[in-house]
Amino acid sequence: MNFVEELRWRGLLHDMIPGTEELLSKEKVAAYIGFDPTAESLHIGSMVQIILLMHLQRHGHTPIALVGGATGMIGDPSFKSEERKMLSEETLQKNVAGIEAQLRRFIDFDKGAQLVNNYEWFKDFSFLGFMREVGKHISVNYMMAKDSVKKRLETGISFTEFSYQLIQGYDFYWLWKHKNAKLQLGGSDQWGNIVTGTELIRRMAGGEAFALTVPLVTKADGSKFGKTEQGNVWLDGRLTSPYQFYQFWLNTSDEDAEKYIKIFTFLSKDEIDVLIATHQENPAARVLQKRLGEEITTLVHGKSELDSAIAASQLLFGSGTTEQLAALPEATLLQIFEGVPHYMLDKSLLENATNILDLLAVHTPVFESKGEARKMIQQNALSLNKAKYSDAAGTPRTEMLISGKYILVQKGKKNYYLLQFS
RNA sequence: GGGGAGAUAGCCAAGUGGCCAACGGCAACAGACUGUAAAUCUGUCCUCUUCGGAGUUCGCAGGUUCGAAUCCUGCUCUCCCCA
Repeated sequence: MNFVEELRWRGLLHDMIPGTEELLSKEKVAAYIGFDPTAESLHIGSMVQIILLMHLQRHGHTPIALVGGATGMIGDPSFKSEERKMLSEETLQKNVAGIEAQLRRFIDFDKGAQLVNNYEWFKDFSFLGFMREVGKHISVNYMMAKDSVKKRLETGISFTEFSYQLIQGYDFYWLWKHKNAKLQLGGSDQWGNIVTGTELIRRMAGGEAFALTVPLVTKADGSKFGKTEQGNVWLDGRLTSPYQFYQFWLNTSDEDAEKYIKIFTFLSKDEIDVLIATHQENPAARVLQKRLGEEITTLVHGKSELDSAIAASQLLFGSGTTEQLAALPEATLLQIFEGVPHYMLDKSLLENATNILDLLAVHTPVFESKGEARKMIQQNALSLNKAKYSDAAGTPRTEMLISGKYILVQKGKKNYYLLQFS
């Protein structure tokens, strides 16, 4: 199975410039994808692009990952409804460094693959030089006709953002010329920018270049992929803990899971067919979600982080009991609850405590007020150390402490807090 | 410039002197059920509370009244029609 066929059955193919498939089947191609340094870490929306590069490498082609040190200074207006806030150069540098480090985890940059930053070729390119060398080849009429900027022509777009497609287009030209990159990959929203690049290559050098885009990952219920109530799901474990990351995938709907397992894992078609059939026989077992979560958490965070994420999940949601919790070594406990809010309290608070409400509402942010705490407890929403606690007038005791230090507080099903007394 | 309509809790929206912390819907949160799902049902949903209550709200500032989201005066803002 070749690269394009692979993408096709996985649902990873949105559009190609005619001739792209032929090119890829007759020679080994260098292809690039750009990553925007809008934050210090990539989030799972970028995972599709990363996986695309990995597939490319697996099929013997040469991936080039471009980090947009220069384009990040401009801001991509594609399908955005408003002008973007500019990032400071300092932030940008930090973001570029963070993203480069992450990309190295997924792509082996020793085997011909390359990591580039377009700031390299833009930093010494003068404004007048750019105007004369690049701008002259593309008409404003052509640029305005793009769907990606149409909306903005009504509401307003700065010259800076409008020129973005030329900058990105020049990237493609530069990589085509210096790195023999004949193909640019990207999300479907990048089609307009990519095609400006192929056009620029044709007009500046009479060369031929190609484009391949992947579809936007969507959710069956229409909400935006990659977001939770807590915000973006990041690849950086410090921003989204491996536990939260694993949970995100585990909570995928049945319908989406069938789609995502093809996109986000490297499992073979046969394996996936079996998994889907098994899942449909017994959806409650959630074999798809579990496998999806295992595969991608391993890819992003590694096997040992996955194991503790699974251990934490089982303890928190599954059969976890007070006894099991109490039996955990302290180090394991802390590891499992790494992603859970931690509060340090003075031990005397617990020794002198007369009222559970007072402890949780006044001394910790678990509850906003005593009234709220009382209502929640009356509704049976509070658990301490995995056991329901329903006595609003109860007194907390030092015997509750796990490892002599901790109390695990649970508000509702999913909100955990770890109180540490010392 | 002239005429008209409106501003109520996170959002939509009812209420036109006391029965109003304010109908109803959405969102949110919790419980039951379940698969850590969906759907459904139940509860909570201005703030605090010793659960008895207490305090602060209906664009803003005054006023009338025993009593105002509701009546009066002024101001601010939004929308519509005509020029």
